[in-house]
This record gives sequence, structure tokens and C-alpha cells, in this order.
Amino acid sequence: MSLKIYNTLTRTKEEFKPLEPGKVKMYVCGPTVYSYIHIGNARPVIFFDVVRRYLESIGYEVTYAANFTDVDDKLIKKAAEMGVTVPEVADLFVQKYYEDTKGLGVRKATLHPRVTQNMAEIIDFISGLVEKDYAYEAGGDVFFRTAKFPEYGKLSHQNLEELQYGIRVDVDERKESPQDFVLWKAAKPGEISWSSPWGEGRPGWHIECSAMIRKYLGDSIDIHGGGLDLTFPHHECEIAQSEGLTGQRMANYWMHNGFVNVNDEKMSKSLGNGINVHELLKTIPGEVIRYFMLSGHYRNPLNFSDEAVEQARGSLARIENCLSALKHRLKTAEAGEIDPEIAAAVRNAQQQFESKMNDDFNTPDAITAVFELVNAANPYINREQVTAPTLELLQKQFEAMDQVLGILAPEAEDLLDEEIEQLIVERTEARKAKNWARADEIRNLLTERGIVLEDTAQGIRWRRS
RNA sequence: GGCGCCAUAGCCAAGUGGUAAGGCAGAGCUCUGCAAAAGCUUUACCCCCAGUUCGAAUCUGGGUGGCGCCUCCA
Repeated sequence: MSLKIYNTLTRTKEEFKPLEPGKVKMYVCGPTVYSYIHIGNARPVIFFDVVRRYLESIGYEVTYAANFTDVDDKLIKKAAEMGVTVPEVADLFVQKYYEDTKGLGVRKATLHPRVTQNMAEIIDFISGLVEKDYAYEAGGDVFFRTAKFPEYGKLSHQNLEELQYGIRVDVDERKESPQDFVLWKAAKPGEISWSSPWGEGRPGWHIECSAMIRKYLGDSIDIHGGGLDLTFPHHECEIAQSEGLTGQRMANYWMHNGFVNVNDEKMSKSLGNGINVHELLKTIPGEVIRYFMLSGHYRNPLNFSDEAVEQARGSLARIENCLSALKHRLKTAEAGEIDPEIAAAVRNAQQQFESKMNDDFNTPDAITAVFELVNAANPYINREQVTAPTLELLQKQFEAMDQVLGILAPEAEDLLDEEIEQLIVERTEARKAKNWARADEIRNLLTERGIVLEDTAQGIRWRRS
């Protein structure tokens, strides 16, 4: 069973073959840190976190780099608005990025390089391109000479003659060709800038990724990911820069995730329907957002709505209830043999999970494998006789799958407050005395505090709602 | 104009040649002091038309509807 990845470059699913056996080098374009991340940003962050986790789970040593763009027009504007410096804005939102993505269950990447900390490498990179005639200077700006790189367009499969230029942005008169793009921008007075052979300025957007990939991961990497919209021009330009300079193939597998729409509309600044994760996390558990993101295939568009969130919440609850029942039952379970039917169900679930993840990271189907296991586990858990080894086997399997998906809330190990525990004891006594009024009163009180009680044959099970 | 993507139950979402996974919501029932959780039962002319085939949601052609990119938006 081998891993297949849909490669934007070839528009086919290809068998994954790493450059170096047992190792994977991957890079995903990260956010421009001028604000909180929105749910559109969150999709690649969550999805590629799962890619990374899955690769690790099947034995690869993964070096995962995700950058921060910490200087650009938007940052400069934001800094002016806030009355602080560009680095201060960047530091603030890098911090918020870590907080918010942590809330989404995302592990930090191996590396989180920042543009401003790699200025020397960026300038060197551009110098190299100028030396090789792939770039030219014009009035303090430096442009990439796309005519020199005949493969320009190979990733996005664009016919360069057919591109309509100047529709959204005016074409710079100094460019030799309208499709040339900027590598270095001359600073305007008062703007944050760095010294370069072409004067004071700052890097263009595309060059930073090329330079940082080369520095941290090398001339060739295995997987390069990002949002669909980055295919052109951003990734196309990265290829031109990197392959122009090194002559090596930049990345073997290009992966692009689809968009997140909001109530069936594109999320955009003009519509004002952007949803920022920081706000969202105040009312919706990160696991629910994460589940929602993984409930669709990464290349398909995903529609965010209140209803979608509620469905994710409900679906996830089914898995969590099962796991919580399983753990509760484990406390009173005794030694014995592993139930053969459950053992088979566990094997099936694992097999299905792997084969679906191997098929271009089909997370919706992988989640189905989790549900199949729930469907097998629930009836077993409700039996009068259960064995600890069987329950442990189930638990281990759930944990193995969640190691990849990361949709289950971390173990809430904090003990019950004395007070709450006392209330549960009191309610049990009231029930024994058939004092239903008092028993319900206590249960309602606990419900208000977010504690859900469930009366089972093996005693009271509680969980946080 | 160019390059692409998508269309499966009330909703979400797999399936890519052999006769429709899974989840949510809804309805009924079982269990329960009542609940909760769980279990059982129940819900699809696969956007339309034509073609290929013994056989198509799946392939081909043509429509219809929605969407993305075309220089700094994940």
C-alpha cells in the first residue's frame, strides 16, 4: 500500500517517492502576519499539519518549514495605523498565530523562518539571478526576466500569450515584459528597508519563499504546499526563481488546498465576511473547527456556516462519547482475552484508515474509518461482560488514528472539584432514596457548570460538555 | 478571452465501470425514575440530454447551474 499524492504540476495522482529514503522535506507558504489568521488561512495550516502527522505515522522523518511573511505593504500600512513599527506588528501577530493554531491542535512546524531574519540570503539569491541574467535592475527595483525561463507557466499550465495583464494591477512600465515580476522593491521615504546592491529596499513576495526554502531545506524538496490561489503567480514565480538559479527541480510534489467559503460566498475583504480564528475559538472548540476542516477533501471547496459547525460538533461528540464510555468502562473491566470480533474491527479500521490516507490524504474517508470503529465499539462497551485488553486495544486504535487527525480534545486530567464530587455523591444518595426532585436539582446544577452526568450500569459517568 | 474546478438524500460528505460508505439533523421503538449516552428501524429516480458498454453516479460528447485563477489573496 503506497502513498499517492495529487501533484498540481502533472495534474495526476502520483506515487510518493521521497528524495531521500525515509525522509521528507516539505514547505508550506504561511501567512502574512499583519492580522489574526482567518479560517481560510487555517485550512492549509490544519491540513498540512495532518499531512505531516500522517507522514510521520508511516515512518518518515519530516522536516516541515512554514514561513511568516513579516514585511510587506499590508504590514507597513498596519504599523502606520497602529502607530507602531513593522517588527512590532509582525511579532504581535506571529504570537497570535501560534496561540490560535495551537488552539486548532496544530503542532509547530520544524521551522518557522521569517523574511526579515533571512535578508542576507534573499539578497544573495537575487544577486545570483542578476549574475545569471535571470533578473535586471530598473530604477532601484529588480525584476525577474521571465523570457529567460521558458518553463514559466508549467505549474499553472497557463498559456502566457493568453494571460490578461493589467486587469487587477497596472503594469509597471519599466518591466521588459508584463509578466516579469518584482524581486526587490526600492523603499519609499520613511519605509522600513534594508541595504542592497540596488539601494535601500525590501524583497518582493515570491523571492522570500525561494530563498528560505533553499537555505533551510535545500535546492530540491519533496512537497511544496499552499492555497490554491498561490499556484499562480506565487508558486510559478518560485519555480522560475529557484530553478533558474540552481538548475535543480525545486519541488517534486505541489499540493494545493481548496478555498473555504463562508455561507456559500467567497471570503473577501470587500464582502467583509472574513472570520478570524481568534474570535471563533472563543465560542467554538478548536477540535470542532479542525474536524470541520478535515470533513471535506482538501482539494474541494469547503463551506463554512453555523450549520456546518453544528454538524461537526455533533459528529465529533459521537466519537468523544464513545471514547469517554470506553474509558469509564475500563475502570471496572477485568482481565481476559481480546474479543476476536473487536480485534477484527480494529484491524479493518486501521487498514481502511491507512488506505484512505494513502489515497491523496482522503481525510473524510479516514474519518469514516473512525466511525466504523465507533460502531463496533459501542455495542461492545454496552455488554455486561467486557475485558480490559479488548477495551485497551480499542483505545489504542482510537489514539493511533487521532495521532494523525488530532480531532479529539486533549485529556482533561484536571480532577473534579471537591464540591462537584460532593454533589455527585449527594445525588447518588438522593437517587437511592428515590428523591428525584433533589437528584434532578443537582444534575441541573452540574449541567449549568458544563458537567454532563450519565447514569450507567457501571455507575455515574461524567464529562464536560 | 485563456487555464481550471465543482454538481450524489433536509444538511455535510465518500464512492470514479458491476448495481449508492459514513456522519449530522428528523421520525418511531428499546433501555432509563426522568434524562443523557447507547442500540434497533427508517430517509437517494447520483443536475439534464445523447453516446460507448452485457452493465455508468462512475467513461465520451453536448447542455445547464455554481466557483476559482489570470502579478503580491490561504
